[in-house]
Amino acid sequence: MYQGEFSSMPESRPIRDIAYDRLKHAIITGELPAGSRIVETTFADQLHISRTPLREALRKLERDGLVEYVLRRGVVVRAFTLADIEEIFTIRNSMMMLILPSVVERVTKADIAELRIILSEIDVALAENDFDAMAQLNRSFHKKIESLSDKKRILRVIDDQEEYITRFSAITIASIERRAHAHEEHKQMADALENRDLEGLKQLFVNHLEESKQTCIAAVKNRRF
Amino acid sequence: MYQGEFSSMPESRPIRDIAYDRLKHAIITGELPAGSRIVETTFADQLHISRTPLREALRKLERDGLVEYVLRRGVVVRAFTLADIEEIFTIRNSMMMLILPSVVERVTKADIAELRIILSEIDVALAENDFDAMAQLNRSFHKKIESLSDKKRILRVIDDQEEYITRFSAITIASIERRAHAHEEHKQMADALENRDLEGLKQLFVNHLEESKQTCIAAVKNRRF
DNA sequence: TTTCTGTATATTGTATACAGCTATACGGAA
DNA sequence: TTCCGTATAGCTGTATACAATATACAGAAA
Repeated sequence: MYQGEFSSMPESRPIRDIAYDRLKHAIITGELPAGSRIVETTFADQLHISRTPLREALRKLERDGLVEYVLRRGVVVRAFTLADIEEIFTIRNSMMMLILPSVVERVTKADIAELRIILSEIDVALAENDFDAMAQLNRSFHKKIESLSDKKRILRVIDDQEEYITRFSAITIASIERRAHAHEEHKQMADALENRDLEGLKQLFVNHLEESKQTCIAAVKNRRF
Repeated sequence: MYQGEFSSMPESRPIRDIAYDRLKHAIITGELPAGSRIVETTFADQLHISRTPLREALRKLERDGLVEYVLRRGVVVRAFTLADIEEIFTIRNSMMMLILPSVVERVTKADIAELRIILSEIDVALAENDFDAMAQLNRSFHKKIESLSDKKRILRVIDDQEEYITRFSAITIASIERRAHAHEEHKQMADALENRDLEGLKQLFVNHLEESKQTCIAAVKNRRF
């Protein structure tokens, strides 16, 4: 069997999962914009795989809510509205409030050190105006904090929702004031975490997510994506 | 193509979705208990379909978190722990608090009437000790209230989580005190909704879900499922 | 011109074929 | 008997073939 550019390792993941990741990434980054039709044969050829694993990947994306299936017409990338963004941030905020107690309880000195390293890397990215790096580092920062919780199901909910807004992270960062301010907030979060200051951390997250949301909404309204 | 007992209608849903619903139902009801291995050929034969649509159904269940995939070994029905139940109820409670304002705002007299009809049907089921009917009616009652909200994504989160605990609903109801008390709480909910008493409704839900959770946990601890 | 309709084409839905991996059973040696 | 290696059966992963349906388009009729 020809696996194209994939997997020299024999125990690699199934092709369907590779296809799934690729498509998901393409959707999240906006490479496949909302409304794009995903024609099976076209994409299968493009990825040098057969339709079978591609279709299985599509079924997963369907359950993720990233694509929409129409009977006998295949799948198209789903659009989403301002109301969606509102809800996504509402859910995320609510879930963060639920996991923060466990985060504060479980955080270690090593974790704080890791966070500070990420922060210093963001300093560099900021100085170099490297938006992509910044977006990724910001995401790492949040992921790291979230990972300190042991509430797996809640984390999954956060993750599921986050997928939808990741495509805006670059835009959110494009605003000069926003990116400097966000960085400041991140530093305060690290401090609050170090002091195990639950209430302070909660407040920081509420503000942080609210500002993120507003920037997102502004971006979507201006259709800058 | 032979579609077995399915679909006399030509424009019916794809077989994969029918298979998906069947498997999901089997998992939720406990017909397929946690740990069951789902062998593709066996189940495909059983449903009189080929492996292709069955596999697509399995991919959906995989994303739902209802089954677990092991490389080259197929899927098994996932077990879940007390910690899962804790989180599921925590998430559900949190999400309910988020949608209740919109529910109170949007409820109509017709909706209240519908709820009262369901309540009267529960009265009957209670008198007849019909647990299955009670479980289904309780679910309808909650679904009806939830459906009054326009927060689609939040509803989706509730729905996703609920799938996991539906299998316990029959057990939760088996307790005499619990089922009478739950019914009483449902009536109070209808009243609070009619009066658009948001705070009262919130409190009722917090209590209701907490008691449900405790009953669930007790059931799981005793392995009565 | 517009609308209808038939046919060709594109695309999805499903089944089957086949390759490769895994686990198990079996037989022989220590 | 126990351990180990090999054969074998069972199952998954992927590709391909075939069937059914939707869409596009051309040509005829109004």
